[in-house]
Amino acid sequence: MGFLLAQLGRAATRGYRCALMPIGVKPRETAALMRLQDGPLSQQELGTALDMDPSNLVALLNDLEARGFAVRSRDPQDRRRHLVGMTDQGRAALDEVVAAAADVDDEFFSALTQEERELLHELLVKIGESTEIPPPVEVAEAEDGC
Amino acid sequence: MGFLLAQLGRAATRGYRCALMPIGVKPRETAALMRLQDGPLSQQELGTALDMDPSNLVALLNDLEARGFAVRSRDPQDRRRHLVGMTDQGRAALDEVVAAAADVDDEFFSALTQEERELLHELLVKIGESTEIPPPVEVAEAEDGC
DNA sequence: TATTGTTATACTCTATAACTATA
DNA sequence: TATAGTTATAGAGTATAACAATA
Repeated sequence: MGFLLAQLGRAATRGYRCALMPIGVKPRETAALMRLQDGPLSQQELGTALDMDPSNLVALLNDLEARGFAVRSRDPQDRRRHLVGMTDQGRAALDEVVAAAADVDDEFFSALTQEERELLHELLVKIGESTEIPPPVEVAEAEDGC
Repeated sequence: MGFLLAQLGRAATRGYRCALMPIGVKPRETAALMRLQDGPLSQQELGTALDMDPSNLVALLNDLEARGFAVRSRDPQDRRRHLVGMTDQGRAALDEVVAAAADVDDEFFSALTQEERELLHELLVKIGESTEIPPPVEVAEAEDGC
């Protein structure tokens, strides 16, 4: 079943990329901004929340910061950390972007009723929680590496 | 919601890659073999079934064919077409691979009950059908490009 | 010594256009 | 002319290791 999940996920991402291109924001950047909505995160936290390696997050944040959508500031508590927050400009962009993404979702999940969509959402969140993906502040040790 | 779908899809793929590596088969190759189970397909058909561009399918099939898991043969009806079928060796490999993939699924969806998994599967299939992904023999014209 | 962010690099995936052979 | 497969290539995404600054 994971194959189906992956395939649909790719298709959804393609839809996002298509719809977000005119706005000039990538799907991943959108996901990052959405994560930052609820307050600043360290890059580690953001990385685990987005399920991407911190090293790969650097370029993405450089881009967001260059365009004035996000800001990095050193955490006074632990000067190793960068607290990533979003700017007002970022918030404004996010509004626009979220609207476009909602349209994509609307078409992508058009085969499902509203109830089914909510149900699907619940199921996905449940999986995400079990694989410690969505909850931002929570670090898991993989140990497996693989 | 598509972002969540995409993220979980990536995580699932990573799990597959991890579990399939020792067997020497990639997630996409596994998906391809599964598609070929029910009979030969043209590369176009296989491409749409896997939601990947036919041009990118070439290398994948070269690999499968080199290892004796699949065979390409010209369609006598239309000599432009390659009918892609799987060999007995491919079938044997698939058995092994499917078992490993099932283990991955089992862990990945461990947060869901059996009922919930079936429900999720139904919902995903429904989405897939609406975006003309899963049904192998069915071509859609995008027109959008994008 | 361990952790955060960074850099660099290699590898895979994806997208696109152009080519060939057949129709 | 249009289609199936192929080739080549550029771009995006991903994984890994090593490094500097800080703890």
